[in-house]
Amino acid sequence: MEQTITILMSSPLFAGLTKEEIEKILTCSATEPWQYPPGSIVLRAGDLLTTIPILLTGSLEITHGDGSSETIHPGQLAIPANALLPTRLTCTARTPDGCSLLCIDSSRILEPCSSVCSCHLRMTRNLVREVAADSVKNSERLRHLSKRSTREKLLSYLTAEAVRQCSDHIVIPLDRQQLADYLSVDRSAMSAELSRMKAEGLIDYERSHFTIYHK
Amino acid sequence: MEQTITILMSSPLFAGLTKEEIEKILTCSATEPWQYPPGSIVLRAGDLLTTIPILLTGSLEITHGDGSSETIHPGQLAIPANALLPTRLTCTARTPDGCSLLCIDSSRILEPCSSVCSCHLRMTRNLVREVAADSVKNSERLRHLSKRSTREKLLSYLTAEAVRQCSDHIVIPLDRQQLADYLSVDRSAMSAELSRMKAEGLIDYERSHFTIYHK
DNA sequence: CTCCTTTTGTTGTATATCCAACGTCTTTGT
DNA sequence: ACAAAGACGTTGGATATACAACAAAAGGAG
Repeated sequence: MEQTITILMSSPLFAGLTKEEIEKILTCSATEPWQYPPGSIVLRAGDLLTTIPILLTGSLEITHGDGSSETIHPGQLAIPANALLPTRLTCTARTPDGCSLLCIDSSRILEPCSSVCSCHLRMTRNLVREVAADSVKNSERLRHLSKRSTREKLLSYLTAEAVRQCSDHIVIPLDRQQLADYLSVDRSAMSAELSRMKAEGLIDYERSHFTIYHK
Repeated sequence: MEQTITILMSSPLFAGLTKEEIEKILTCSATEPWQYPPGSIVLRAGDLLTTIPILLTGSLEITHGDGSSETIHPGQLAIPANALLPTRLTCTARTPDGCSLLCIDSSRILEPCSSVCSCHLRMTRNLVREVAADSVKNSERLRHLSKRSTREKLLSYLTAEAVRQCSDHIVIPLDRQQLADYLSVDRSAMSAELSRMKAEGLIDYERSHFTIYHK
């Protein structure tokens, strides 16, 4: 229990809450952590979630129908947005090396009245904020990826970053490979495109420092 | 007021609420609708939202930094996810022909205690559900778009649809042009790719009916 | 039925992207 | 200072995609 709380304190879901408050929430609406042996399936596509699963120890591998997968680390929610929705899962979660999972009753999250205490509400706010932030990030990347050409994707990203940083001279937080992955293009092709854009006077750059010359 | 409520009843944000309950919410946490003349800027990039803006009449054009834009219709939230986050807007909203906007104090949405009545909570749940559903849809499309080739995008979409419909024979709700737009590829190129996939025995289809032959 | 519109499939060409391989320049560690 | 590793840029060839233009099929209105 003590250990569980220590892990949860570093989770964004419980940001701003004291140990005592977390403990109160746990006794109020969570079950004991569940242990899963190595290689076991934790969540199955088609399942209907009634709890919010939080990874305490070990790791989780989320696999989607198309074969793509991502790894979840301790403190993270297994499925952020699905936790707030009564929809069926479209992905499967497997733990390669075993894990323990804390499940918080999701009916307690947005339900009214009696069980609502102030620390409970703060967790709810954290969760909602998490999901909303995720949504904003996703829709931004979506706008970049929906561009057809590498050049358009780059300009879309760079101008978004310029808006965020309130300047036409920006410093990007990604190296070339990360940027290429983020925009879903080939690194070398992207590098080449950047050169062309620089040659044409559209932009200038040096490592992670970029300047955008609008039109 | 009466008119406002009629419009709101068709909004997903107020689903499941009676006229009386909506009225209660409005008097409790909304200001009078604001009118905007044709051509005026309603929201500006860099603004910090403190209210949830709902479009009552007219139309809103949301323009992003990259030049892309979308149109909002009456009853819809202007900026779903941003309403739940204290982040600065990265888009601008302009009304081409004028509009009226209802602004609900967002501090009332997730704040604790006194002002929380049961109908209030239902609106909050609706909003959160809206944002979460949006997030799920976005991250699904993102998985498709992050595939490099048209073929992979198609397979990613079709298998996701197969999981959703629990069958390898599926009916898709999009025509070819809509599907191409959704996957951000050229329609004719996509059509050609579909033919090749059919010729290679990967899939079969007839109009909107598809069958997937795994591997 | 015919005409018209819309949707879907096909083809050819110019162009863009991927991919692999290599060279240069930083950075890091010893 | 040196070697090793990593990041970045460049090039060329195979392939895929966009784009435009057209053909075929389906659906609707008269």
